Amino acid sequence: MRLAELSRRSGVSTATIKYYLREGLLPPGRQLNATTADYDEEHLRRLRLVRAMIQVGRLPVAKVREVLGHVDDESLGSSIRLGAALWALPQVPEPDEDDACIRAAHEEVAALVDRLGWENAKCLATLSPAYRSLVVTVAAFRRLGYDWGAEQLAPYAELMHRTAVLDLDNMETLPPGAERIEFAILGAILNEPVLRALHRLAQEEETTRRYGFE
Amino acid sequence: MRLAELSRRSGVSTATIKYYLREGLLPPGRQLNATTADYDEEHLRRLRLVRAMIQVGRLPVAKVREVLGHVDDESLGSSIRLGAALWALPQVPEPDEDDACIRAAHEEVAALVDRLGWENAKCLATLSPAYRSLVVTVAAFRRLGYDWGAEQLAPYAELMHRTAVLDLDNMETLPPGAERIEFAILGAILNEPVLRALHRLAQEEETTRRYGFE
DNA sequence: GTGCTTGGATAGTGCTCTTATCCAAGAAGG
DNA sequence: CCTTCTTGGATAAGAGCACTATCCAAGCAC
Repeated sequence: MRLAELSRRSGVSTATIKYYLREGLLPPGRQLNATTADYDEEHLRRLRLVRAMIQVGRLPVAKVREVLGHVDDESLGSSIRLGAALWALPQVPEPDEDDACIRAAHEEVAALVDRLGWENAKCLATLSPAYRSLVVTVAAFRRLGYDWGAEQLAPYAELMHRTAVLDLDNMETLPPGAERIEFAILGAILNEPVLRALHRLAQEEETTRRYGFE
Repeated sequence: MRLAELSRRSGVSTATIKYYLREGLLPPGRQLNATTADYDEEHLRRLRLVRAMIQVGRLPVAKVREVLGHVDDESLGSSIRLGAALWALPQVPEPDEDDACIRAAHEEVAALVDRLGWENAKCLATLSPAYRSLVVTVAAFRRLGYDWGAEQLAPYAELMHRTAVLDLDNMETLPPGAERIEFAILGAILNEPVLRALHRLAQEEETTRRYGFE
């Protein structure tokens, strides 16, 4: 398959594909000679993955490259690869530890993790980007005068834990190996838009159930 | 309070505040004379809300303006205002109805809504941005060879529905009125980062529980 | 051989958020 | 009163991102 066909089958312009090649998001095609390269189904698949991450997952190009780097890193164990890819996802700006709201949010989140018995989260606390995002967001609420405490967060955390269990159960239906790790990462990235959409849809549903269209 | 103090107390530069004023994200201060304006606590609060939407919620400035327009629109009933604000949130690109994956995803989502008995979602189907996002995301999975059907989506939808119930219960603890609608919108925007962070944290927890650090 | 396609390189576009600079009019403090 | 700071308003400048366009010599296909 040549570049033009790859473009036609994926719906991505040749200029953009060239851009992705340049940025290292796609591996170069098999070079037939100085001016011709051949692409296969794997390229098409990878290109669709990249597009999904960018358009649906809203990942910046640099993050996509980073995530794919972990996907392709054969030297690591699969759970490490998954973890590395997840940690490469976009983050919230560094929390400013001098801020009183940040410190208070920190304590609330620590209390939450403690209450839930999330032992792993406890030791990863300051390292995990997810943990940091949570602190920053809780702090943002707090600055506006709404206090999210461990108390209010706990039921949400419980539901999210069950969601995570579903995620991993789903993953285990696939055979272990390269496809599984790719699926896991894809899931981590594209599950979020799914969850967000379901959440909003459920909010709409529940709102009209309670209040109608008044 | 003058501009410099507003800047100091919010941590936002005066240049940026001027920009927000220009863009209509902040109402102008009370003009004391040709060269002095006075800002109050309400401005500070609004500024923090804007920052939270932009930095934590990652909303583009134009969306923030649109959402705030709905928040401030006194002429509408509160549930309409909330709905309008929610529908103004960032969307996924328009689905291309000629695409086979989009059509298949459409059917799966319709089956899901049907199975769950979400009557309201059913009639809002083609209108709701949340519905459209869901279709686009499911289609993206499908293009990569992973089929999400109503079957697999249902347990997630169930959990998200319970999340939405929590959201509305939380909202009802506040007295009705302007603050309530602002909180609801804030919640809709900032809850998502909270959920996302909790979800990732739960994934990390569950992954290490199952597979350790191998 | 004529026209189309290739990879490679480079520059430019359009958008967004933010910062900087300049201005004349006025306030604040000594 | 005089210096310094601040105001709104306007405009421009800049940085980052995802593309897009153009040009190139080399080569394949009809």
